[in-house]
Amino acid sequence: MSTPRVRFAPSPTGPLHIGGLRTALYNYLYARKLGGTFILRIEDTDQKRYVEGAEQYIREALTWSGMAPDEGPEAGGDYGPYRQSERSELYAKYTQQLVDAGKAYYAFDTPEALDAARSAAEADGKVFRYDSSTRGGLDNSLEMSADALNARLATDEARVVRLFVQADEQVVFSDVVRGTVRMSTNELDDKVLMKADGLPTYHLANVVDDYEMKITHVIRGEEWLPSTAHHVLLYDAFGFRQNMPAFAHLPLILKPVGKGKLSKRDGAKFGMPVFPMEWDDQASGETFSGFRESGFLPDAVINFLAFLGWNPGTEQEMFNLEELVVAFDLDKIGKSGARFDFDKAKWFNQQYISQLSDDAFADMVAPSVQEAGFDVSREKLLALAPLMRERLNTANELPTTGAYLFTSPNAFDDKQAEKRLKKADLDQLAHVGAILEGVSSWDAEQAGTQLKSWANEHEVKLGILLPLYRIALTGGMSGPDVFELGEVLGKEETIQRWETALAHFRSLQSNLSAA
RNA sequence: GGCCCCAUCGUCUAGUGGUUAGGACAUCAGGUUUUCAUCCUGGGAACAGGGGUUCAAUUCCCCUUGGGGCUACCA
Repeated sequence: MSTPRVRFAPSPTGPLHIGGLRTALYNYLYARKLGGTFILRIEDTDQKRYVEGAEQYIREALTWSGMAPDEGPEAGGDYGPYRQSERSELYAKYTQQLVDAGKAYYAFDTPEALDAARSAAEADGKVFRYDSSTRGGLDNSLEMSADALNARLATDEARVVRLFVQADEQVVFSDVVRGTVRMSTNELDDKVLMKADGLPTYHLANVVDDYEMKITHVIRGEEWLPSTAHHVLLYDAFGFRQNMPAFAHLPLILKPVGKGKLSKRDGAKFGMPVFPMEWDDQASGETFSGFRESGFLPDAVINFLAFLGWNPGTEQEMFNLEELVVAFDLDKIGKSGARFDFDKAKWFNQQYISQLSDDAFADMVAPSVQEAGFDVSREKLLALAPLMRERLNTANELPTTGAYLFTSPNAFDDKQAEKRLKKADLDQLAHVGAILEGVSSWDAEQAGTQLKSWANEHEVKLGILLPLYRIALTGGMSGPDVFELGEVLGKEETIQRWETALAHFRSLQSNLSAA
């Protein structure tokens, strides 16, 4: 068997969403695993829905995730062009072939006429379908003389080409993840193959291109399962059945809570990104957040996505792209829809951030720190890496929950402070500044041992001193080890923060005793 | 409505005709020799319901229920 050729075939109607990225991923993994070819094909046959910049976005998203295609509009290849809008003659040729063979026909019904037919059927409690039961009464070439047809085709009257679906037949195909799927042709309509604008519909273009590009495996979302029957019929009509690719329909990604599949507005609704990268929607003026801008590492997003609908069958969960390639297997893909769990995505990200080198950590964190308005040196970011790398879910948290790393706290957690101040002797704690001042070589080790031994000598409870010291440095109760933090902050800054806090503590304590 | 697909902890899932039904996220409780978002240990938590088949069903079959998708001159 030859090596697989798989394609990711998005439509440039907007940003690639996370479900699409997962489809791309599974295609990519399958190709890589078997030494095959990963192809990007742009399905831009709908002029009305075409969105400027979407194709660019798709390519950038693939690059960001580490899945650059082997063939595609930009990568080139022997089976191009890779944009369907540039392959029109091909579709026209194949359509003609079908018409000549009597497997497709012209239809002149106007959209209004079809709408009317739909309303009429609805009023009757039925659903209109353009098929063997209705096509006889509609305006198509089926029972038209050659002369009459040619006369109409010679005008500029709008027409489409429809697939002629034979009644009372069974379409049977096998799907790698679902097994055998059967459908009666009585359920299938005479799908439009060629639209009035001269461009093909998805169904035609998809089948023609998969054949022409020698695609061996179609790995796509489950929303395509029902129309696969039409595609099989098309392969038959063309006589391509022996070359028909294998199908693998992926389970859909569902909303975190509630009903339905994940949609682009769920991002704002649930406070999480649904797109790999940020996207400004020109039409609506909305901005959709992206994983990249939210401080996620591509490896983490990929790892998370890989596990939404697939798992290796072992207990290992951490897989980078290369490891996924080795472990991936089409028949370990699940059948049921998977809810998008943002907590798990954050956990993966935290795991990956904790593995970053100091340099990579600084790189990752720099943009959000700068955006937050902090002017921080590279040296400081590098110094922060060992302290913070295991404590972040996303890079963006650093300047927000860790603002104290860059600037003195502008408020203190008074509640936590008061708990300690009830039993604190501030006159005694006033010596802390001098102790810190006396630390000759300023590092976590020295500052820590000297402060602790001073406390022990003077019977100052560490359970009181340390929390207050922490509050002085960070404003609250969380953060890295206080002495490590002090080291990064520097001696001067640390002492200054302590003195500022001490003054605040004094007023807190006097209020406390007054009350 | 019709058709297709699906159904194990709250979530992602492993798994088998006979198992203490396993792991991860989340959650809760402890611990890391008195600071900490990390880390460690532990707890609670699931086979949708009803019929079959079988010595035995979470596992195989059917039905019900529930969920998802499709039903456009969109993909």
